[in-house]
Amino acid sequence: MDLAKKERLERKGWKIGSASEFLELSPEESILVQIKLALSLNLKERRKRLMTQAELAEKIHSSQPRVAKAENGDDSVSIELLIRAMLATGATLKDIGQVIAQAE
Amino acid sequence: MDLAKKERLERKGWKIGSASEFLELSPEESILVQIKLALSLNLKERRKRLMTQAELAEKIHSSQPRVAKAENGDDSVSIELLIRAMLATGATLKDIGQVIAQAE
DNA sequence: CTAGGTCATATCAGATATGATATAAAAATG
DNA sequence: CATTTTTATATCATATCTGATATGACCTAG
Repeated sequence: MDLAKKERLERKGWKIGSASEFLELSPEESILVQIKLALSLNLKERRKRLMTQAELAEKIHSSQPRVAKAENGDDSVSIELLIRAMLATGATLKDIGQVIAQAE
Repeated sequence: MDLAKKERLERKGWKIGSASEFLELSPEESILVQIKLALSLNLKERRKRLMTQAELAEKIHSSQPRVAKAENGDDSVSIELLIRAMLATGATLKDIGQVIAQAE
């Protein structure tokens, strides 16, 4: 099960433990997931204000489905792709650094 | 040719253009390279104060050669691996965010 | 209701990143 | 020096990430 699915369950009331408990991640793995999640959420926010997933996909020479996965915290998406997408929405290094620094 | 090699050449006096000119990168690709480079340099600094490449490699379940590449900006190394390595040296999210924010 | 647009999910073949290993080069140590 | 430790480079099989495509789900407007 991936994070996106977990979130959907939680929204429907299936409250369960933290991501790290649930998925049995090591502390470092858990932090990586947090970073990806923070970037995902921020990307989605930024992108929605500016363009469709298909438009963003074209900008980064990717595909709409891949952007959808990026925005939904699918763990097949690398941090690199997330950052490329953020940059394509006009995010600065400062923006990206801040998102990571504050990924709780 | 990779960045590491380029740097070695430059140290020996083969001054050439900026990374983006030389490698003909798009602006976004160029920024990604800058991020990787900044993480690399910071990682090397941190690691050297604390342990050998082999020791760090063990911590992150990788190999000494891979850590060497991570520290030398080899472009086969993902941002994920760089961050995992940073975390293993005790870097915080704030540390990592700051490095990225200030990758010039 | 339905047509169009947008987003989510599934699958896949190809590309890239990976750890392992061997070994060379370099640096530190004595 | 010579030895040992550490770091760099080369090669490789495998795992993971990739974009593409097809299609389903979900809207909203007509």
